[in-house]
Amino acid sequence: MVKISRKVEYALMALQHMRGQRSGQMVSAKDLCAAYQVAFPILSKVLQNLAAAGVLRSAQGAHGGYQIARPLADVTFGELSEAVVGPLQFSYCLHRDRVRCQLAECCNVISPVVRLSRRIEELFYNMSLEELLHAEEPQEAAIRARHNAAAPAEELVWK
Amino acid sequence: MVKISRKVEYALMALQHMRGQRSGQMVSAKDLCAAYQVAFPILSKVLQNLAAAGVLRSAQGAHGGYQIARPLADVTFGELSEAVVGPLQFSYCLHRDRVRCQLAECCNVISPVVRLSRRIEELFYNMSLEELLHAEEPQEAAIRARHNAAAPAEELVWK
DNA sequence: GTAAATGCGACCAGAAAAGTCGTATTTTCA
DNA sequence: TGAAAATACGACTTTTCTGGTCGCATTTAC
Repeated sequence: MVKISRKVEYALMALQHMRGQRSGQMVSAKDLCAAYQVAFPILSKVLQNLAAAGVLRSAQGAHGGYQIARPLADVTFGELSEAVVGPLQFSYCLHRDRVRCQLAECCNVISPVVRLSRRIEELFYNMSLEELLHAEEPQEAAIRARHNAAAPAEELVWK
Repeated sequence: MVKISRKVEYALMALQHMRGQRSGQMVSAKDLCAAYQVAFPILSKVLQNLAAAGVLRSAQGAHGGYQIARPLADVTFGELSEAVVGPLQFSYCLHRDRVRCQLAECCNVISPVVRLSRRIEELFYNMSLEELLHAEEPQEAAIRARHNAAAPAEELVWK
């Protein structure tokens, strides 16, 4: 199953939030946690990863925090994903360091797997965060409304 | 990290193999296991999944086995993936049954996540298996040769 | 009726992801 | 200069998921 890591969702959430700030405004991890109900240490780590990748700029100390470092139109989803969950690694037999895979002599799928990986890579590295986070369209607003109103808090199930 | 499931690789391997058979020829799971060094029960399950999805046709009993049921040009990678590892489910907050996600009231990323999911879905459901498995191009042949000759069996590391 | 094949469900183990904890460092400001 | 507020970072634990195993039932050819 191909699943978007929860960390990636957190990263998108944080960036979506900061996109709405007036420029120059720092946002602290603590504020984000309070706003979005995410545990501090995990969000913190995600933000640090984004800062290390140059997507965010960070400032330590009182009144510190994070802000967007470059235009989101110049940052691809691939970069974000790489920053937050490590290098894309689609297949067991495409490791960077080329450890030989189990199937070595009999493998007949390396080419298709490479082809597939390229396609996904292309998609990820051609999709800018701006494109992904831009103002939502009407039918998306409806989806979000439905999502946000889904159930009373007592029934909250996270599975 | 986005990773292609090993089961999907096995499925591609099996289909690549059957593609080379003369039409009407049945291939047994046992034969495939012998040819590609995959454990019988797991490959067996993958083949059953493909049969259930109508990608393969199966025949029980002696001289039974599997064969390709429809032209691979008509089968998408999305279908294969769905058959073998279950429905695409990119995000925690997009469950089919709409269990409310943790972030309900404060979620600000459902739209971007939906957008992203759509993009991946599109890619998967627009890529036919024929396209993926067709005869390899020269530079791919080189990659495969390198792959297959990578290391002596003693050093085999699978990690 | 036996051997060779698929069909199917329950179970186990190991790896990866998610989350937690603790501490160091930096910076502002009173 | 000290306290408070923030990031930085690494080690650890827990949970979830995937891959893999086992066992047995069913079907079919000969």
